[in-house]
Amino acid sequence: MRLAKQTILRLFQYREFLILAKSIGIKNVYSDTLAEALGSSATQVRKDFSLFGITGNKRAGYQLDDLLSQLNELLGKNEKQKVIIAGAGNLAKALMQYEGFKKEGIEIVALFDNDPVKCDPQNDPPILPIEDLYNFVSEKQVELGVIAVPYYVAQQILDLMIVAGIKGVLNFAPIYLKAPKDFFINDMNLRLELETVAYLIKTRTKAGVHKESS
Amino acid sequence: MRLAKQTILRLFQYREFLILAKSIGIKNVYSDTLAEALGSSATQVRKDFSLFGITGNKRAGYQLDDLLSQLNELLGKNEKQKVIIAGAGNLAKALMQYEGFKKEGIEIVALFDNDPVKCDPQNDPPILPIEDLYNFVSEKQVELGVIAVPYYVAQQILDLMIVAGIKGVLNFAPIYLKAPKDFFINDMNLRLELETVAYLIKTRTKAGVHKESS
DNA sequence: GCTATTTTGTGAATATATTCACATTAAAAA
DNA sequence: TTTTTAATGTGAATATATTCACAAAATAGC
Repeated sequence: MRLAKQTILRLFQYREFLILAKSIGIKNVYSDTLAEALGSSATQVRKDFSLFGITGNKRAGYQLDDLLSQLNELLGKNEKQKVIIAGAGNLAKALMQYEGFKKEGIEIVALFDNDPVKCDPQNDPPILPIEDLYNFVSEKQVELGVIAVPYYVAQQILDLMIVAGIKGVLNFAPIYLKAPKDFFINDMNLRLELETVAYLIKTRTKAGVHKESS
Repeated sequence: MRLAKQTILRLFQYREFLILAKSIGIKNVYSDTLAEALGSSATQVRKDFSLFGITGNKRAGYQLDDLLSQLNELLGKNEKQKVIIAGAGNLAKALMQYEGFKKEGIEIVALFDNDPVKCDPQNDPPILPIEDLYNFVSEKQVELGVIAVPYYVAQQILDLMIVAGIKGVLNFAPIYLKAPKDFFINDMNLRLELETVAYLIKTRTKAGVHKESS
């Protein structure tokens, strides 16, 4: 279930940085370079690599192309991952425009919405009625979904996705969704994330830091 | 800096659930109820409460109103937290519509954008040019921001926010932002989060789980 | 009012993640 | 060549988070 999500997230961040670095002609990097770029620590970087068997060169650091291909092999760069989005509202639009969402291995193949006005099968990607979700997903073998519908329909949309063959989702509905144990849900509760920042600001500014376990 | 973000996030989730539960007439809950509702464990719930000095009643669980007011006191329900959003694109629109974003302690007081076409001071909340950010924030004493601008302007917007008096942000720009240590940044890299799900699906389905440290 | 039951609260144990410390190695300098 | 230097790679130590196990308390039943 949980399974080192943070570590994997960092590996993706390393790769992202390397792609950028490569594009401006950098040929080799150090654990220190990566740490600096991502606000992490050099040890953390090396430990992450060590954990996945990624190696560099002592004294000379990491040869960029080599490191990048090691990461690519690990993270599976080649195959494009198809994804559907349930809910064709502003969030879906935002995701479609999000920096680099389309390139880099992710392809939004369809949106689904139960509002006929929003549907448009001619659009690219097509915006289809929810009724089509099952057939579309099972035919096209899509395994990845995004839930961007109101919370009160989120569970039923998820259930539909599961039977259609989706294996994991990024969920923006602010609600706890039930799913089989081998189904992966990554919850993004944007309001809670913002409230958390608000809380931390408040408590920190009053010299605070919350009560520690005594 | 980091500071138990997850724990605080859970506390907010508890509160959210309690508000909902109260609205349908529930009078008391057990750690088990909360765990079930959020996909957590009863021990985790009680440990969280214990850490913050929140207490219930043995055998009878938690009296809902009482628990809610304890959480409110801790999380600071009363004061509305003002927030500004930099970038008036789809993401900002999505946030404005996000379930319950407006009620529950968060008030979006202004959006800022450098595209004159998007600006509209008459809108509620007003959409203002970036140039007005400093004055607006410092006058209105806003401490919380959201960064929803393209990554290549994110750092300069953040710098502007910092001098204007913002104390923490929710950052959607997929880039590592530099800020003073006492400034709180909560990074939401939506693409990486989605890629992480994609990765976990791929590795899990091939009976996988990534290589363990040997 | 006594007993059985259920639930809290928490120290101890475990699991997970991060950092430290340093041996090892490759390159650069002498 | 030999020495110095700057980097990796990783076991051990630490820190953090979660789960276990169970004593203590309150309620319900008898």
